[in-house]
Amino acid sequence: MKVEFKKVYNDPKTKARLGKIIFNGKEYDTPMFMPVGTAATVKTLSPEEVKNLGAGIILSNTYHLWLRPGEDIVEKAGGLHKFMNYDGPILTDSGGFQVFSLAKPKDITEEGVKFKNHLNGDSLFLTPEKSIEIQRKLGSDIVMSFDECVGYPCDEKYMKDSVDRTLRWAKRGKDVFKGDNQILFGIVQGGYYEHLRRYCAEELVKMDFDGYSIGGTSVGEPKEIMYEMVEMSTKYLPEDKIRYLMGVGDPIDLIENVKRGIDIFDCVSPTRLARHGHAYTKYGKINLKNNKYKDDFSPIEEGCNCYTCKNFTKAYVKHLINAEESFGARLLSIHNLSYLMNLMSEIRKNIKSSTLEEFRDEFVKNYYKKDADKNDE
RNA sequence: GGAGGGUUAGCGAAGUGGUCAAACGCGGCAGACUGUAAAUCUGUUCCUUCGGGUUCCAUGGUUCAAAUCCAUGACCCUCCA
Repeated sequence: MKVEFKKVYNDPKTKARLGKIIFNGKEYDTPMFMPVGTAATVKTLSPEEVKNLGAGIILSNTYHLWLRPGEDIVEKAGGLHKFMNYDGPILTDSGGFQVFSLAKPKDITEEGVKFKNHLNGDSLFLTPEKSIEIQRKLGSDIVMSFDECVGYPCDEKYMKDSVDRTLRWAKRGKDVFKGDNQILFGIVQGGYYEHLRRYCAEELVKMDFDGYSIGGTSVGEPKEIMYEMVEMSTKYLPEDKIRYLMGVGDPIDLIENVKRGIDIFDCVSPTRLARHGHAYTKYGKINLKNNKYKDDFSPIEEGCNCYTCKNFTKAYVKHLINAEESFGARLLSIHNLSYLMNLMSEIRKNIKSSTLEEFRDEFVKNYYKKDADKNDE
């Protein structure tokens, strides 16, 4: 079975949309946040936990699984779904982000990208065709084109060349993509150049992908600029296809970009921040490592229905994090993912009731509220 | 009783005349993290009114200058009786 997308509603006041992703006889609502499980696991959590938190699609990574255990092993296991025992939809990133995070400019050529295996130093070469082939063997449901994710800022000349390369790579990938049980997304790049974003989007649309991602955001640019980059991209994308904003998951960014017409998001933040002792709350992010929580026996978030908040106190979670007990990272991962899942659910409700702007204002007001003011509630 | 070795910041441990308020590690306190080389990385960690002040077991001494050299004492460790 293939992933299908149905757009079901347009917010008359903003560009926000409601939709459904249908997979394996189940429907998942969009806008949606996708937890990241780079190495075929959402770090510290079992697939059951991830599902119970309300997750639909989860992410995995071509580059990481290519290196270890190797796509052939995953294929032999019967594909990622069986290998990791997750029956919801799985999206694989192409390795394009690793071009940004691991490769040096000189390693990028027309043919592909040279990587140094971060595990053992081996020289590796990834091409658009190879990326698609690996993703086929992994058996993910949504496949990403191999692109070049470019940092910010970037000069126009480099960006233009890079967009052209990303487009040629997209075409090469599409040419070898079989699509029997998978769908393929193109990725809009172009940095902070409207004409390049437009050009990239329009060229990809001509190639007719199953969905479109927006890449090259959350690479160090100010938030306002990210929002503009998203606007520069969504404008030129078809209404009836999924729009995926890659790597964005800060709570406020989720709201802002849903308003700009994004359907799905992914981000490592909830799980990485969790491992580093941070928790999302209505009043912003808190750092459980802070000494002030050592004897705070209240839950991370009053009224939160997650397993962590229903059963444990800040002081306990703080102790686990300080003692480097892995259960602490698990408890915070549960809370943070639950928080984002709830946020997406609230966002969907507010799209339905045409109150997304008001919801955003109220959310932002609370999120940036200073400690001192919280007691006045 | 004899012979050696030792005592440095919260802890461990470098330093053996000036460049030492004293490397480094741990612990502590903060910060960062956005398609995960990330249970990682960064800053800070004697006091201070930021001018400076007071430190390297204690006391006394040598020296322009001492954590560093000398004397005495205290405590710890090893070996020999």
